[in-house]
Amino acid sequence: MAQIAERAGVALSTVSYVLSGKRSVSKPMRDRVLAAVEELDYRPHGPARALASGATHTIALFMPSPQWPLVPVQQTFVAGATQATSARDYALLLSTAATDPESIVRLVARGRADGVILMETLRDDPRVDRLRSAGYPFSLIGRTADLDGVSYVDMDFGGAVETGLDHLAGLGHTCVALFNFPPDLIEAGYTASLIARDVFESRTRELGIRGIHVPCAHAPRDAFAVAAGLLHAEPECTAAITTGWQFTGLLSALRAADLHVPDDFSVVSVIAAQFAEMLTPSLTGVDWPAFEAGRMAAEMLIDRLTGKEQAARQYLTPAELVVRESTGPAPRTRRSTARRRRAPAG
Amino acid sequence: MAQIAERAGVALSTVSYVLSGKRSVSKPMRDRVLAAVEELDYRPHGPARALASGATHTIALFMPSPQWPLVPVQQTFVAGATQATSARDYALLLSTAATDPESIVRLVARGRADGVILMETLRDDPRVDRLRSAGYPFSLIGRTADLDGVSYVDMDFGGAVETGLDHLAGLGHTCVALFNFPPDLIEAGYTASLIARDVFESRTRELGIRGIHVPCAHAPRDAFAVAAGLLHAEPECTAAITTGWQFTGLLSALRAADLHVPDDFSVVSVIAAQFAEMLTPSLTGVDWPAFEAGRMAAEMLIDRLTGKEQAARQYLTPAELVVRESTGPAPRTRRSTARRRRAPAG
DNA sequence: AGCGCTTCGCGAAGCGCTTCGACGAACCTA
DNA sequence: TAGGTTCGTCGAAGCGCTTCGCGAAGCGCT
Repeated sequence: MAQIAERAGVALSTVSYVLSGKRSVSKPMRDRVLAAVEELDYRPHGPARALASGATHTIALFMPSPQWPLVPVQQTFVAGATQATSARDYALLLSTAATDPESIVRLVARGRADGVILMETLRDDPRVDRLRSAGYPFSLIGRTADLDGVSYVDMDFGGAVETGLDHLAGLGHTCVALFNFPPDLIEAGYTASLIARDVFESRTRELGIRGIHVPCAHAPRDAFAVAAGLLHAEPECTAAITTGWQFTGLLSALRAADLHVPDDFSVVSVIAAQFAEMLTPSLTGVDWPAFEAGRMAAEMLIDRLTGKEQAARQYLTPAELVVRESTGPAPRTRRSTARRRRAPAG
Repeated sequence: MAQIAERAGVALSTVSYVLSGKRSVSKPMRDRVLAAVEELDYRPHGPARALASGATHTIALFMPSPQWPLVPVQQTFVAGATQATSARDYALLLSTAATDPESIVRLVARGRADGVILMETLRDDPRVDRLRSAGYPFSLIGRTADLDGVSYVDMDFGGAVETGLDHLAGLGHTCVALFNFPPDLIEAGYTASLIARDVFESRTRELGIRGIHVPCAHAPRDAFAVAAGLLHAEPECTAAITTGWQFTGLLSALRAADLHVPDDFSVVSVIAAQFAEMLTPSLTGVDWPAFEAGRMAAEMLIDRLTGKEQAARQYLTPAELVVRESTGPAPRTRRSTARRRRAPAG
């Protein structure tokens, strides 16, 4: 920068003002500076800029450490956030999730990021409280109980469960299971899981059907065990809703029990449309546009940082059920004995 | 930091040396400093440190902009890299891919990162040349032609295609298609796609079977069109290998043509085991442990940066074929007319 | 001509840290 | 006891940028 000033014959500060545009500079001077910048292939030094100005032009995203390395929704948030961040000429700092609020605050306090995106939000989330009390900007993928002044984007899990139940009840199912998020998340107070559970319980009551609440890990092996147990213990259960990827284990368990989807058992899932369409049979369900959600969370935060938007922005993805091949009329009674449709594989 | 020095009654520089450990400090002094650090809840300022020392303790990862927002492999690299980076107390900066080498170099030149991880590597990759000439540390997920001094981790796509072909030939298939990466990637010189193509051509020749090379996008809709075209044009083709997620479209097309897997058509894929097992029928294929790959790429780079490892480390994931339900003996002749197994859905 | 006003350029003081060289004190060796 | 080491500590000079405040010049107005 000093070189540029020298070459252009201006003061160091003038170069800075040309580059930042924070004060007006006369055209001839500006042109000389810009020419020098070009010739010397100058690149501003990020840390120096951050040190002097106090803003890093960077946001941080905390990713829950993957129990099952392939929960695609969360990874898709990241992809969406990355795209939005790059598009706005910001940088995205990615960390594995710290449940500890301090380590999140520390990241901003250390001047590594201007704001934070949180995911896997709890109903009463200490991280949110801490960020709020520290006055650090943040946005959420998910929700807390107290949403005052909080920017967030979330799936309407309540609506999803509701439309799913209505659809199944309409098909005549009278006993439906909810494969909710894993037990540890529910216990921790993960908002989506609590909403799903509450709505599930109230809606089944309203519809006058039986609801079985089944907390269940996403990993196929775990989900298989849970599902197999359920199918054995609850012969009248003829349908299930899954809040996420628990359907993999469920489908395996159904296959193992030689139950056919949708003739013997119906499945509704909250899952990205791309995956729902990929399976055989394709899954009836509510689309969770995670890429968009990640994008929006990043944009909300950056808008706030740049002062473009003062107020909190809140967005709930509407729950629209797409009926595909995995749901059908309730069977008279679920077959519990094996009835072969085809020679068993392998 | 000045406050700490004052409180502990030592010089500013002494505080720095206590914190960095780069010079020895007597125990009483050190204790006083550490106590002050604790009391004042001091947190070093990243950018200031980076400015003074020249190292940011950060690595950057360039993620190809997702054509189809849900190519899970690439997202899984990111997850793996994130975990390894956090575990080593480094930060991960995520950007959407710049094909332009300059913008990559700029990121390091601007002092935002100490090193770079590249993915979607081309056989002659200008980004690699540029990074090498600039002397910036990097590691690759993928390979270039010239691997001298380059740290990388990659899947053995050649071996995968080979074992896949051998398996299919052993089952009696005499005409096999390769659903390779999309045409634009092949044209750009994406290494994996070139290796897959070359090995496919030479191995089919050696086995004395017919090979049909089909470049194909991952997006289900595109892949469907390509697959449907192939099935129509090539009635003797009874099996296919896909290098990635093209199988989604392929399976749809097979279903649409009422061809049964594996009775009428066999499918082999390179895909994470978790997904392969999830489908009906489960997919025979070679596992691509992308999480591990991302982890390793990050570790290689960080080891290099910290001086732990001077030499380049290179790792090729071995191609081991797992036979599942999607491959079977070649049919006498592929049925081209619809033969119903079940009432058509919808 | 003189007034206040805005516009534009300059110098200098940091931002919070690292690191070099210097200096005193304590420790050896002869 | 003098000379040479080593150890522990300090002060100060940056790292590359932003930004404040000052002053010089130019403007329209009375």
